Amino acid sequence: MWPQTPEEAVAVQEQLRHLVDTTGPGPTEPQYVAGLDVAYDGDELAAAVVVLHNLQEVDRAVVRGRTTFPYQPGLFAFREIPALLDALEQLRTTPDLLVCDGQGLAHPRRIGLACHLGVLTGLPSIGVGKTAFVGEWAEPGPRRGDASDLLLDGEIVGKVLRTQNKTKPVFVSVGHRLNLATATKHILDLTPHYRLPETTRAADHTCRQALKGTHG
DNA sequence: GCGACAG
DNA sequence: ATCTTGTCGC
Repeated sequence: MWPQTPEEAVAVQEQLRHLVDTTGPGPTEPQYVAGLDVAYDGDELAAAVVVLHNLQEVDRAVVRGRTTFPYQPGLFAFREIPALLDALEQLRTTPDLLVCDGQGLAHPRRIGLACHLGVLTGLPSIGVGKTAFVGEWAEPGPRRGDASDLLLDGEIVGKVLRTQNKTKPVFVSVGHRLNLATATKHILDLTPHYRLPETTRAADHTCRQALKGTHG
């Protein structure tokens, strides 16, 4: 069953938050890293999962659908997860790591999209947000690799990471089955040229194109 | 009470 | 998320 109201959704989060695993180091050298993203046109949507191996695409899945849940800060996952799970099921490859568009532990109840998707799939996951959602932080240094802690109620819930020299930092937080240090390392490995991970760029491009495919 | 608020 | 091309700068 899937929650139909904000109250039910929050109740689901309160249950799932206890299942999030942030202890182990996680995969040291993930071979198949998946990027996930969803594009919208009104209530039409296209969800894409693209799997990269050595930064090269080796598998992909795209599904079209309609929105079921409105966007609400804190409940973002309920809007995107159904379509993303559909797409994940269609992959012929099982990813070692999921890189999500949005936050993981950097969430009011410590269960952002990345945590939620990680728990539902059982796969290690990382959240990479383009903008902040919660927490306080100091401006990280100007160079690629510079980072500062993202604090929420005195807890480190993420890292504000500069992935390229002199560009806006991204907000990295653990999703599931790995720690923040490992997550940060992986995101740096996935950003050799641009501000956003190659996985995110590939998924974004893919779902955006799929949305136009059966439209304008 | 008021504002802020992933995508 | 989305509205939106060319353009300034390294």
